[in-house]
Amino acid sequence: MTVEVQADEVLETLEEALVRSAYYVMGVLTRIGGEHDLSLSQLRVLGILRDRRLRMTDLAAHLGLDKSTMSGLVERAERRGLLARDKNPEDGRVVDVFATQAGHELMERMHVALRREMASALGRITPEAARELVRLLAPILEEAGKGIARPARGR
Amino acid sequence: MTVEVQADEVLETLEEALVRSAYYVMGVLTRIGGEHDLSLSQLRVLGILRDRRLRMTDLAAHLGLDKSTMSGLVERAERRGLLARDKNPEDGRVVDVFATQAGHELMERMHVALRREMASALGRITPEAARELVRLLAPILEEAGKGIARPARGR
DNA sequence: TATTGTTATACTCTATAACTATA
DNA sequence: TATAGTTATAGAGTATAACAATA
Repeated sequence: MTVEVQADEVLETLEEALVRSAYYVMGVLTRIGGEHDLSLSQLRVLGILRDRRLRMTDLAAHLGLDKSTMSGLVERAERRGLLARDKNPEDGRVVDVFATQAGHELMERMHVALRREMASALGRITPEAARELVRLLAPILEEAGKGIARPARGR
Repeated sequence: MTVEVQADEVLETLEEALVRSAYYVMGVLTRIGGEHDLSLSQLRVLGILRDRRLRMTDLAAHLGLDKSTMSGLVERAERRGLLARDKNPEDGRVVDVFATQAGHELMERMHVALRREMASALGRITPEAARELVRLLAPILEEAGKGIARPARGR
């Protein structure tokens, strides 16, 4: 009983630690994205398309957004020359999206900036602790990778 | 030399793990917030005001948002009866913001929902691992708590 | 003069509903 | 009929600039 209460408390603490670190990371991403006029969503789209080409629907599913939202996001990124659209040759309804050379280059710059920005926080961690953290975060990330997010109802 | 390269690689891996877990947590927060018509920003405002009362400027600083953005956020939450504004008696320019009873109750429901939603991910972690995770995340959270976020330039 | 907050404006982000084109 | 995507619409979230009130 006492053990369960303690276990509950430590989970509570962990939950708060994860939420706070998430806000921290999002803050960093928002800032470095903002320096290059990229919103969190645009940043994420570019990140997802770093190593693949996806149709609109799959992209929307990955982001947990409606396909109409996706159209706007891609449209604005395309206008800036970061993404491009191609009609899928096998299914006339499908539109494939992929990052352009400029998109890849911008993403690379974002990545470098992220490393730099997080250095002060991560620099204080020993390689052993980092390895341990990665190991302990694995089950959470596994859960994260499971269901592809779906858009929330209403507003 | 070899050791440094390895250290660099593990930091790279940790960075990716942190970013991915941040996206996961934000996804969960977005979903449970959305179920009660609360955006991430509204959720965060309510969370910050859970145990304190802040003036508009300080609230904006905590969130890393412009004060004009804050006005709109608070205005909408106030219209829903979740927050309230009071003129500060000591400085006529200042407006203090605080959560109403309804705001506190909604926040409590959000908290319960968050526990439930994250249970499947956190449930797979032993109490020992959870304690260790909290300990390892501490230096990052310390960094997070340092500078209060400021709004990004431009758009 | 400087600080605090609001308002006007212009975009981006978002979902819903209605639509077009393809299967 | 069903699926993929776009467009029209409405509203939230965001920053900049201009403003009013207070210090």
